[in-house]
Amino acid sequence: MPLNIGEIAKRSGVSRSTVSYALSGKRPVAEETRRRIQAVIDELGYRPNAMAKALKEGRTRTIGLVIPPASQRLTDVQLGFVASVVDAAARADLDVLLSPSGGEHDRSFERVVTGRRVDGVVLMEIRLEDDRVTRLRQAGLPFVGIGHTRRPEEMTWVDIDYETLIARCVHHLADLGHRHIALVNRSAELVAAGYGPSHRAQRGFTRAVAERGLDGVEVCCADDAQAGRSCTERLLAAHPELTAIATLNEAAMPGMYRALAHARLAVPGDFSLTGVAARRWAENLHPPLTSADILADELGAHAVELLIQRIADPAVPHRHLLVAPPISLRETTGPARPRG
Amino acid sequence: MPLNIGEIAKRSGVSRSTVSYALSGKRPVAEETRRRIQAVIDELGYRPNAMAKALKEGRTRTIGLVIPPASQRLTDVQLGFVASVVDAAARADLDVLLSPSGGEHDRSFERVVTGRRVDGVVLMEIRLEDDRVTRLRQAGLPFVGIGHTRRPEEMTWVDIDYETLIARCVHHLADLGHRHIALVNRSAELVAAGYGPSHRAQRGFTRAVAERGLDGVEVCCADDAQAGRSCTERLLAAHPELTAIATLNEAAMPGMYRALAHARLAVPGDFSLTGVAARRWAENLHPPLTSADILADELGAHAVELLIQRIADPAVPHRHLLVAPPISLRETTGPARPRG
DNA sequence: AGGGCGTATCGAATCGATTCGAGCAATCGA
DNA sequence: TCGATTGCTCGAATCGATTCGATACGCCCT
Repeated sequence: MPLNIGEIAKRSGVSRSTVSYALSGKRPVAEETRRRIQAVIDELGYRPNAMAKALKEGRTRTIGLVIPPASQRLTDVQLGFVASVVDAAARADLDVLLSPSGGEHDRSFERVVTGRRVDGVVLMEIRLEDDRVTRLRQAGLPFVGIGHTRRPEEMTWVDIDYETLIARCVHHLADLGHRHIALVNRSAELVAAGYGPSHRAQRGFTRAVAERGLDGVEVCCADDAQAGRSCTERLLAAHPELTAIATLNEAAMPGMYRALAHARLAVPGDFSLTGVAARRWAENLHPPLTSADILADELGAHAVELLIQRIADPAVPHRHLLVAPPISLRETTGPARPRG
Repeated sequence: MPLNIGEIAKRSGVSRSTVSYALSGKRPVAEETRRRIQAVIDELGYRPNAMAKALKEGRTRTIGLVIPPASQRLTDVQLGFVASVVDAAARADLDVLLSPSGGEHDRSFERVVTGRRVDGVVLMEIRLEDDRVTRLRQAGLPFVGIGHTRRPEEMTWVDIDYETLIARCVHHLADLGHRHIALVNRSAELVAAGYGPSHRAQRGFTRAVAERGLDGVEVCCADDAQAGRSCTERLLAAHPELTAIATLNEAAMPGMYRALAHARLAVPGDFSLTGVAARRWAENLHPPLTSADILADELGAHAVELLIQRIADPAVPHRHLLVAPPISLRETTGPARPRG
């Protein structure tokens, strides 16, 4: 005896449609009938099959969340996005289907996009040229990016204004008297692949350095502590005049701390460090990092909101949200002092 | 013109069933026919509707992953579990539906469990008495726990042997000559709610302390750096003879570092610190934490493997996996030296 | 020539819901 | 009293796939 709507109908002595209407309330059902049906449902613990419902209604009440491949560890900012998207979706009674997708021919991504398993998609870690955006547009699936491509107007997105943020970091350091500043970017692969935040950080850095007439060097660094350490050590050796670093590479930061400690450079006494990071994370470093705090919660919730709008009406014009939070002063930046 | 199997059939001049067989290969289809169908499919970019398929086949090729509510930040160990479950599922061509679920009447959890949206569930953060386990059993949905209840034999699970691990930490400290050791547990709420790892850590601590004739104190501490700091400060003040801490509270650890630094206690010179943590995380602390490294990757992959088996055959006997990795010596434990 | 067999294909039923049009009483207004 | 309206319920079609049984055809063997 399968536990479906027909079984409930039979046991309540009504037709299937009446059960459906009793449950959805889309047509009036006599109070007496409704009670009888409800009693049977409660007794058997019946719940409608979500697949059948989705098939008939043409929507799944599920959104896809495309994250970087799980194999590579997510940064705290990325985790913040995931958490806030999941949270916002739950508040809207939407389920979240996770798709870790990196390469081109990604089975998980294809399943999500082409199988009509989701009503819409939130896309993370977008490249300047991103095939996934093209695929989603082809498939006619509503989507919102956390990040955007080279042609921002062609899609709906929310993003962080890394250009402004890194520029702010440089100005902050310049205000403290630093003249020789390095930008530690993310991995060379990402930069080569046209990762937006890296490119925008470059622009912001170059611009601010020029505006203040500073000496700026830029290096790429893989996204882990090990790389952060060796990268910083090379940087210190090659540029003895350097007194400060700005970075958007969260993952490398612990390694940078260690390289500085190992070189007997006190932070912020001898050397200043600042960057773009998640607040919780910046606060928990030791000493706490002066940084432009990324409001992942806000951004993720906004992405879901925009997605819900697009799902409701795919014809709505594209909207964008670019945020640039101010720098929170903590304990890693101080007045410039030439290195001995 | 809807893009469904009927449309493909019409355009290739065959019946719907033939298209289905051409796609699945479950019955022979003439090579010529197959090519004609494939050509139409390629031209239109047709992909079968996953909902319809799931409805007919009675399985969704999706597993549910029940995580702690997204609002509370996940620890690195928990994140490791999530990442490895997602990763293992992707390798098995399964999708993952995320359900952040905390309280009793949780809509997201109920949807996942009763809607037949998933073939099985991986359950994280299990309490000694856990209603969700009861619900899943009632619903007859295959599930695997990362963690287990008071009656371990009643379900399939993988877990970390916190009892042995904390005992190992104590023995390690005792070997180094420490006589006065504290256990920093997780939050008082969790302990009160019957959170398994906390209870087992207690047991391991009590046992090891007794075996080595040590002086041991145990405190609870909320899962964040702020609490870790104040908790450690209170501990140091109340127990001047203390020379080492063992903990399973990852989140509090940065605060503990800071409290020790603030008290001018060098680690490991003046004070030793050890615990249970994710490897990546322990390595990135400064100095790197001597810890029993939790192999989240392995455990998550195992959970998925066990779940796949249970889905294939729900009658298979319950299996369990309890792991206790060895302590990795890093730079936070050293010989005991009485505090000045 | 005809019975038997294997291959390729078709039509219809099915999964579990929703929804539209219709039917049947009972009530209302004229 | 007759027709219209209202309230409730039913049956059938539908969403988009899979799958079972039946059928049509060609071929070989006797």
